[in-house]
Amino acid sequence: MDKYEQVIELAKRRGFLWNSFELYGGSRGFYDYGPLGSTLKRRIEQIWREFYVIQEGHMEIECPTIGIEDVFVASGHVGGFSDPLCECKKCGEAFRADHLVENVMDAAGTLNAEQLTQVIKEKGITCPECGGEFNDAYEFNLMFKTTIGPGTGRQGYLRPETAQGMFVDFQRLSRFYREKLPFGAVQIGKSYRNEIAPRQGVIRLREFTQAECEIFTDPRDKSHPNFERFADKELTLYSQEGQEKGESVRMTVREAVEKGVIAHEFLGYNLALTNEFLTKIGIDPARLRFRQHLKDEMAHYAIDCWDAEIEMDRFGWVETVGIADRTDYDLNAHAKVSKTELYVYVEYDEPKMVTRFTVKPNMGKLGPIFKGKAKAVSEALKQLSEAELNQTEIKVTVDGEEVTVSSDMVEFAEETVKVSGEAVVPHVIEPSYGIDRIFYGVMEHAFEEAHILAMNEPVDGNIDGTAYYPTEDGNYGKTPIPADEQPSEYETRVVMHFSSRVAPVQVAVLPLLTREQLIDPAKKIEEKLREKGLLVTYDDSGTIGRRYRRNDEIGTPFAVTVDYETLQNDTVTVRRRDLMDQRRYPIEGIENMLYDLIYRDKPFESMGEPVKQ
RNA sequence: GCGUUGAUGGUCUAGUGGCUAUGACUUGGGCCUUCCAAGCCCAAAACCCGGGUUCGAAUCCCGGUCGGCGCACCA
Repeated sequence: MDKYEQVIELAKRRGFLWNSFELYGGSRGFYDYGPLGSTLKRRIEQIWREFYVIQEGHMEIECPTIGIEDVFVASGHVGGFSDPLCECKKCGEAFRADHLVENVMDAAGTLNAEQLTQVIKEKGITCPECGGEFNDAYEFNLMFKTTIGPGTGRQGYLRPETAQGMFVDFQRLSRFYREKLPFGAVQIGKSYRNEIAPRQGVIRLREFTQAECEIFTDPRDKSHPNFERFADKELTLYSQEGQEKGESVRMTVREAVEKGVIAHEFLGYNLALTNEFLTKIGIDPARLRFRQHLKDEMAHYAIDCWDAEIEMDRFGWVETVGIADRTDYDLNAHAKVSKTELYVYVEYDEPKMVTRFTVKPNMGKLGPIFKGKAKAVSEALKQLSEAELNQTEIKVTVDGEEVTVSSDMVEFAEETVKVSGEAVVPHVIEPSYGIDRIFYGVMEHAFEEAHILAMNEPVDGNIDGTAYYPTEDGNYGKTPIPADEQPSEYETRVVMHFSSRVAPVQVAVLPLLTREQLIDPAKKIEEKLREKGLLVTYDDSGTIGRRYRRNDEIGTPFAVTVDYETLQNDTVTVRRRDLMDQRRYPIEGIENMLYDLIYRDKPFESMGEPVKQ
């Protein structure tokens, strides 16, 4: 059993992840988040909001998950998100149909599947692998299609990314932020891609959760106002150059920007922010790196693009966040299709005097003569140079027809005007998170199968040669222990080392024994903790040891146990998951104490009295 | 989509053309028990779905679904 299997098995058994539609046999590419999974995911998303919405100030919006066709025509998904595929009848290999006919004709990319099939048949193109014949070509678009309204309705698509919503709302957002760059907006929600063959559990889904942030920046100034915050932060960078050598380097953000490894401050800042977020929710920094897209894999419009990759046991380095400078590509694309200019008017520090040549067609005269064509004629006139206009009879071409305009119908002059600013199409910096993959990364990095000494011995080591000790920040650390000191007899303890900020259960309240005298105070403590807003469970089934292990397995960081001493002096023990050590605290104020442990990074050792084992 | 391989309680698993389908763990109830999956009693719980062959199919055959792996795909 590899780690993936172990984690997925636990996830299924304990209510983190379930296959969707299991009752009916299931369907590939869909997963349910169970009670604990759902909570864990929400908590990850909530921390993401704290980062991007609260700290960075990029407000959250919510757009429909269904989009109308125009949106995806503009974004390129209707045309570009599908490929004509063609399969060999003999060996089953699938090929891009347009690539197959490329050598025998021009503009293969413009043909549809039907035309491609015909060309393949006519030219007798066979499988390059085995020489077999091809099936008919078919379009495979990765977007889910749907119909809006009754009857044939209007063509719609389930969104393949949340980003387009922010682009489509650009004008509204720009006004909301009082037209001052940079500004940003985020969206957390479901996106849909009809993957050909989804696999690898939650790594590739047909319905998945994205958290995307679009920051609209001034293309002329990509310095970051808050750059110093992360300038000296070291990141693991796997740059284009590094990938050639096959090695990543540790480098500060400042150094990387100065050396041109990272294109500019704005991207550098966002890489560091992503690093901060991922490590905060429990991704192991040693299994996290930033990989730069190679020149040929980068979208043609992007200036620079980095993926945050998380190392996973079975899948290797998995892309979980993409951080790209998408330039003005998306806004221009939507401007073109919607026929609406999308820009921000940026005022100069001081107005400039600009001399320019202006043409003013006299519509009062053009109208009666050219009627319906008048508009087109006037547009054509505006394109002419001074020399061309300086004729008694001006010739322009409209709809392929040459027309003559007399000089009294148009005025032109060079004039000097005051210009106080200019229209700027912002460049978009986009950090785009795949929440489901991150969720699995958190699960796997939290997972540990520790081997502990049998029977009542506290953990001192596990079989793969590590021992546990408390670190200064109140977590646990590992240190290698020599092979001859490792225990020979052990039992297995499965622990999810979730950060207490994301753990779906934060405190377990346990009466030592199933006795009424212990149950009553335990229930009262449970209620107190709930009022404080902590995620708490009460459990009195089975022996205390069994309950500790059950909670270890779902990653509950703290367990409060009511024992007989509680009845004498109103104190309880609090057990720390990672080290299985306990300290005794008064019941009075325990809710605040636990809150501080969970949310304020108070060290466990700083409170109460240790309990002798 | 192609090829390949698998599918038995919640989990892991034994098993065979034939009688009431193993076992462990888990779970629920109880007894006992003063802190790390202890013990005892009781209980609940499964042959992926649809066809076919057969007196009889969980087992053999075909198709489907789902999972693993390889190929292709992953703007």
